[in-house]
Amino acid sequence: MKEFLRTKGFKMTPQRELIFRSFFELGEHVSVDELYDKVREIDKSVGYSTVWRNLKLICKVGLAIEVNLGDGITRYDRVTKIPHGHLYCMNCKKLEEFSVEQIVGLLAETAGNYKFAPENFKIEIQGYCVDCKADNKVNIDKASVTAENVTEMKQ
Amino acid sequence: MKEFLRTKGFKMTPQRELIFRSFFELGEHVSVDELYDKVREIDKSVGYSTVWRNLKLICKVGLAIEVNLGDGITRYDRVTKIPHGHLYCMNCKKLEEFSVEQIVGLLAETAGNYKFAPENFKIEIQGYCVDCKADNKVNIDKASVTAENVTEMKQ
DNA sequence: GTAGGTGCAAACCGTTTGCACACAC
DNA sequence: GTGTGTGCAAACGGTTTGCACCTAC
Repeated sequence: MKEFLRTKGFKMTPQRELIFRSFFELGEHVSVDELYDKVREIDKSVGYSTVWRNLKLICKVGLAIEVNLGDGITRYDRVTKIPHGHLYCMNCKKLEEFSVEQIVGLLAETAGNYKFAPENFKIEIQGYCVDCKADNKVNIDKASVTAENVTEMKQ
Repeated sequence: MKEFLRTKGFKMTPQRELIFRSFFELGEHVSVDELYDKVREIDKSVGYSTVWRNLKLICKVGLAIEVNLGDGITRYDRVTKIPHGHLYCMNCKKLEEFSVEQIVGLLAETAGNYKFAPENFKIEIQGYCVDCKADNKVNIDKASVTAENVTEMKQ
């Protein structure tokens, strides 16, 4: 690990090691605050910006990517061989994963058609999970909007 | 349009009409600032928060959805019959669209398997476009990371 | 010794809100 | 008249940065 960072031109420090280790111990979709809390459990002296900067570094060296669910909190996903999509419940904020092998294949093909060099794929389904839907907790006051409505409205 | 809003319990005002109209005149991926500027071209008296609140309203009534490319700026896409994905160049920030009919079919199926009620699908490919790739403008200092590296690093 | 790393506090910036006034209905 | 909408300015919260000190190499 130390070697790995060295080859990228970064030094290893106790804080950095602790932060990296904590990050990989936490599951998926880690937020800065979660990581900060976990790090502070072990070493209260580590600063918030250090955690932040190292989380960015983890992304920079390609070990994680940012995940943005639109709720204002940036999460970080470990990069693994297996890409996955997210099911995001807009009510309870729960996050489930699903595999996207087939889809990624299609997307890679699409990117190729555009001569685009893909670095990563984001596949998210926003909606409501079984529980929230069943509990009728959801306040869906959406319009039944169609393309016709929109066109009509543009007049 | 006025009718449409009335049925949702909202009033029509000159500002609101101007904002809605401007939004639909602008293309895709409209940011608050872009919309604000466009609105102010016509009426300097409209406030920023009014634009903001109405943009939220447009989403609330189902005429647009938020698009988050991870660059800190929230954009808004008109809802149309045809869903589309985004090719986002991490270098020049250019955004291209591609059709995703086939993929959405797969995603809807997936959601069904999870008994999940999808509201919208986000499909994004981040990477580098032809131009940026060709110009070699891109400063890619990413690691060649594999799942093995990650595992190894967790020790 | 030197360049990069850390911790703190303050700045930043997109987003949200409280409030007083205005206006659609 | 009433309740929603507006405009302003200030608050908020996640993110970033300047700076002085520290430490890996």
